[in-house]
Formats: sequence, structure tokens, C-alpha cells
Amino acid sequence: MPELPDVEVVKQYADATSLHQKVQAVRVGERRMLEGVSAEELASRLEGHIFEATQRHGKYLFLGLGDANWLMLHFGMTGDLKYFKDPDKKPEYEQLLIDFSNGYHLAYDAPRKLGKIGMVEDIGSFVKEKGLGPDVMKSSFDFGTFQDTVAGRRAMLKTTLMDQRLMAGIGNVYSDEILFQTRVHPRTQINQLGEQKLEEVFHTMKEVLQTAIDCRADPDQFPSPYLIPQRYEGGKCPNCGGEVGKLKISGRTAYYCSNCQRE
DNA sequence: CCTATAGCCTGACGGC
DNA sequence: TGCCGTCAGGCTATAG
Repeated sequence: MPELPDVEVVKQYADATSLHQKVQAVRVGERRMLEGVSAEELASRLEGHIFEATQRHGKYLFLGLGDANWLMLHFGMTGDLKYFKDPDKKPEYEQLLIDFSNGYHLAYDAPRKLGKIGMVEDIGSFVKEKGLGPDVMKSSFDFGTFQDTVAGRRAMLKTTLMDQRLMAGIGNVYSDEILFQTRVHPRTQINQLGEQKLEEVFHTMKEVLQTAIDCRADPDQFPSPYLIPQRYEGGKCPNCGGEVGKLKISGRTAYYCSNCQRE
């Protein structure tokens, strides 16, 4: 569940449950998920400290413990956070378990172990080292910036939107939604779009992501003209009622309506 | 610069 | 029911 809106919802969840909580003990599951830090160092940098702030950049979440000390979480394809009191309620695939001094626990659950856990001193430096582009929901990421970012590129629009080095936050599902709402065929290259269309794509991108956040990234709550609830083989296009189809684009499956999104 | 593929992991699902 | 192949909202490395 981890594109920008999903991670934003996890951030809000962390805010509501774990902010101002003191970390008492830490246990690490799969060590392979650790990035640039040992389990011992991770524990010592968390234990005894209080979560004071959270921040998100693209699909990355950071939980701050003061003094240039941030817990970095990336959720891969299946990661999530769970806050609970009863040990019986602990998730099945916890890779990191934090005990708070109030008796509650925060678990990082990751069935497929595709995410990352780390510690960073400075988020800006981390973003730079990773080569991540600006967060697409930041207000400073405006149309002019978007235009400059994609200028001279020939890749497909879908691939460009998903390129975390250019702009951070969009993944396979939400790129499909943006293409659907702007009626762009998944194979369309970005340099085939005129300035007006590009601007429409930009505004739709912002709007789709904000709407998803407002709906707590729950497809059941999405407005009815959204493709995502119908994003599977045999789904019905919410616009024309036709059947939703799929294509392979850069190794990912793109769902679209061949009637509404013409080449 | 751009695309396609494989690998990392494990669960869910469809076909037989 | 059980087995098998395929696929899944991520990222990275590699090859052409």
C-alpha cells in the first residue's frame, strides 16, 4: 500500500499514535531490511528518546527523535505500521517492534521484506544521496518546476511520473489514475503532449493525490469517476462502462480504458 | 537517455 | 484438496 497517499496516511497514523511517546525498547526482525545501520545502533539511537516529529518525502517516512536523529522507513510494496497494546494483536510479519513507556507498541509490518529501515541525520542530505526528486505534493513543486523537470525527455508519461529521481511519490496505481483522468493512453510519450495537456496532467496529478489522501487512501471512498476501484481485469470503466484492459509498460502492468484513452 | 528484464520476498489467486 | 504457475501499489542493477 505504499505510494505517496498511502504513506501520508501512515504518517497521520503515526502522528495520532506515536508522537510524544518515549521509546523504551526496540527489537529488529529481518536484518537485511536495515540500511546503513546495525540493529544495535538502531536500538541505541531510539531507546530513551521521544518521537517529536514526522516527515514524509515521496514514499519515505521519517520519525524524528530530536538532535538530528530520524528513523527512516520505506514500505516497499507491503509495509505498514500498527500501533497496539495487547501483544496478541501484533502483526504477523513485524520487522521492527518499538515498545513505548506507556505500554503500547508500534510495529513495522512487512510481509515481503521489500522495504527499508534506517537512521538518518538530515532528511535533505538523505534525499540528495538517494537522488530523489522533489516531493510532488510540495507546493513549491509547481507547474513551472514540473515543466522544467520533464523538458527534453522522451520517455512515456507514465514512466516519467513514476521516476523517483525526477519527482517523488507516484507509483504504478496512481500513475494509472492520472492517465485515466486526463484520457492519455499509457504508451504516450511525454514529448507528445502539448503545453496545455501537460498542465492538465500536472493539475490532475495534484488533485488525484490530494483526493486520495482525503479519502485516507481507501479506494472504497474514492469519488465514483475514479478508475482505481475498477483497476483490475474485467473492471468497468467508470466513464464509458467499457472493460478495463491492461498493458505492460516498463515492466509494470498499466490498467486503462482503451475506449477513453486513445493512442 | 530510454526500455526491458531479473532479483529481492511471500501470500493470494486461478487453472487443472 | 493439492500442486503449480503467475502476479502483486517497491527499488536496484544490468544489458541493449
